[in-house]
Amino acid sequence: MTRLADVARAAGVSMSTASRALSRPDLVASETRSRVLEAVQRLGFHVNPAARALTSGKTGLVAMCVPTLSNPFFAPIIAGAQQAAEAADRHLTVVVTEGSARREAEVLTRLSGQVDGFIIVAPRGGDADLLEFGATTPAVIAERVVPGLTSVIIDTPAGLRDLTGMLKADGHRRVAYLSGPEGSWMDRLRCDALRESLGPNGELIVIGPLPPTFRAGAEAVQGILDRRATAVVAYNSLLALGAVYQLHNVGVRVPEQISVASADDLAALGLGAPEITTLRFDPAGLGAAAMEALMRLIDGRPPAVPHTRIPAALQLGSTTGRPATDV
Amino acid sequence: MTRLADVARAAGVSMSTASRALSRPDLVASETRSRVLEAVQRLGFHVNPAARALTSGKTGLVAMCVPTLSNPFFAPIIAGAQQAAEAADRHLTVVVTEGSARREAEVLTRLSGQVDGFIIVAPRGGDADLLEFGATTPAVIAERVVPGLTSVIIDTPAGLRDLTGMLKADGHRRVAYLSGPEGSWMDRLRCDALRESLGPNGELIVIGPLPPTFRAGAEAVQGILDRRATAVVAYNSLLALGAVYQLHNVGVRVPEQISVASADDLAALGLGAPEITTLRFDPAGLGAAAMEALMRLIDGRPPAVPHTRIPAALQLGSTTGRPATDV
DNA sequence: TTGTACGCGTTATCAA
DNA sequence: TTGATAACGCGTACAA
Repeated sequence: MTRLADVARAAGVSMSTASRALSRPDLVASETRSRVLEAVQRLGFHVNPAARALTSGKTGLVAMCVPTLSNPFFAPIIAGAQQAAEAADRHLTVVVTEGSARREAEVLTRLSGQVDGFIIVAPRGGDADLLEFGATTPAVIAERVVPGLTSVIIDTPAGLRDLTGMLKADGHRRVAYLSGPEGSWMDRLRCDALRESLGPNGELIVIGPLPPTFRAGAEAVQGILDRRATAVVAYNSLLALGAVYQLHNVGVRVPEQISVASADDLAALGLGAPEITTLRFDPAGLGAAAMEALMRLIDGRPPAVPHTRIPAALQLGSTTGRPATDV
Repeated sequence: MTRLADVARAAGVSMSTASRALSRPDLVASETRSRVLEAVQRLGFHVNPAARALTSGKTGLVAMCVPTLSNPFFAPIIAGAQQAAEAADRHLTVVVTEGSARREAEVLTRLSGQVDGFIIVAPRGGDADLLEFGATTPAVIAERVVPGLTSVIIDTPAGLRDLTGMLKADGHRRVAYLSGPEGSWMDRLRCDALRESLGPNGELIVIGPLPPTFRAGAEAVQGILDRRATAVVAYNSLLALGAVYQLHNVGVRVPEQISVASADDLAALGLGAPEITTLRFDPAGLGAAAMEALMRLIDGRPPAVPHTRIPAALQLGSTTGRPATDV
C-alpha cells in the first residue's frame, strides 16, 4: 500500500503539502499541486479512509434507515442513494428498523458516531425526537416532512389529487382507500389528500391500516363491496393488484363495475400486467436527492432546498373508468 | 464519545488490558475482564472502527454484492446478513451489480481494501475469476457453488425434486419451467434438477430466460398452452402468480387443467393469496449463515462447513393437483 | 497476568 | 504558500 508519505517524497514536498493538494487544492500553488497529483497517479495512491477518519472524524460511511426491505417500494430508493454515494466515494450502510420507533431510536443512537450522517426513510419516531437528533447529527428525512429538518419526498399527495379529479369527472363519489402500514406518515398524508380533494360531495371509505401486500389487497375486497364503493385507491400496487385479482375471482368486472388505482408504482416488479392506473415517479431519484442533500449537510454547506419534492404523475391504465351504476 | 482510555480508567486498569479484555478475552484474568466489561456497559463504549482499522487493518465493514434489489428475493437475505453483522458490531454495505459480470468485477476491485470481506450473492463472474478473487480477499458466495470457495445456498434443487415427485405421482408428464434471469447459475441448477427428476418419461419445456416479474409470468401463459404442458414450475412466485392470473383470465382452471408451482417463496410480499404450491425456506438464515461464515474467514478461522445448504421444503398449496386430461 | 511505549496514515495547528 | 509536529484511538511487541 502506498502512503501519502510516499507521494510526498516522490513529489518532493512535505506530507502536509501533499495532503492539502488533495483535500484543499485551492490552498496550494498550482505548480506544486500538479506535481503532487502526478505522483498520486503514478504511484496509484488512495487515501486510507481509516486514517482520514481518525483525524477528520469523517468516516465516509453514511447510514440509511428503512422500515423494512419486504416492501419493494424501498428497493430503488436504496439503489439510488447507493449509486450517489458510490459516485462520491462513500459507502452506504442500510439498516432495517422493522417499522418500530423504538428500534429506530436504538439504531440511530448506536450508529451515530460511526457514520457521517443519516438518511432516515419514512421514520416512525416523533417530530421532536427526530428534530433533536437532527440537531446533533447530519440527517435527511425521506418520505416525511419534519419541520426544521431537510427532507425529500415524492409528491404522491399531489398525484392523488389529480387522480381524484379524474375519478370525480368519471362520476365516482364513493371511493375506498386501502390504507398502508400502521404508523406511516405518508399514508396519512395520502389519505388526507384524497379526502380533501374528493370534496363534500364525495365519501372516502378508509380500509386499514393494511400491510402493503397482495394478500391484504385481496382480502380487502369484501369490505369494498360491502361499503358499495365504485372506486378503490390503494396505498401501493401490491394491494391494488391483490384487489384486482380478487374482484376478478368474485366476478366483479374492472373497471366496468369498480375502478382500481394505486398511489405508488412498483414498476420494477413488473406488476403492471393488467395496466393498473397508478402514479409514476422516480424512486431512485428520491434516494439520490436525499444522498446529495446529506452530503451537503456533512460538508457544512446548506442544502440547496430544505424540502425537495419529486413529482408523481398520474398514469392512466385500464383499471379505471366511468362506473356503470351510480349509487 | 467515550474512548477505550475512559473505560480503562473506570475499570482501574491500563489501556492495553482493556483492549485485550475486548479483543482477546482469554488473555485476561476473568475478574479483570468482568470489571472491564462492566465499565464498557456502563459507559456505553463502542470501539472506534477507524482507530481499530488503522492498527489492525480491519475496517469492520463488510460488503454484500447483489445482482439487483428489484427482485424481492434478495431483501430478506440482506436483512439477515445485516442483523448478523450488527450483532457482531460490524457494518454491512450493499452494492448492486445490476446482474452484470463487468460491473461485478469493478465493484469487487474498487471495494477490496476498503472492506474486510465480501458476500457475493448469485455472482455472474466466471469460476476462475471468483476463485482468484477469493484467494486474496475473504469472500463467501451465496446462491452459487464455486469449488474452492466457501458458499451458502438454499437447496431449492432438492425441493424441486420433491415437487417433481409429487407432480409425477399426480400424473403430470409435460412440465413447463418458467426460467429465471439470464446468467443465473441457480436457475441452471434448478432446471437441471427438474429435468433429471422428471426422468425419461417426462418432458421439461423450458420457457425463458425471463425476468422474474408478474408480467413475464402472465405473458408466458400463451407458450405454456401452446406447448400443452399440464404443470408449470416457475423460477419465483411473481412469475407463478402472473401465470395463475393470466390462466384465470383466459379461462383455464387452476389446478384442474393446469398446475402451477414456484421454486421460491416470496412470502414477505404476501403473494400467497391463491395459496401457490411453493418451496419454503429461510432466506434470512441464508444471509446470516453467509455473514457468520465470512466473519470466521476474516478472523482467520476455518469456516465450520465449506458449503452450507439451507433446506427448502415443499409446501403444498391449492394450485397443484391431478391433471384432468392426459396428453 | 498486566503495564509501558510506540506505530498505524492522515489532518490540523501553528510557525516560518 | 509551505513545513514541522502534535494529535486522533487503538493494537501489540516487549518488559515487568
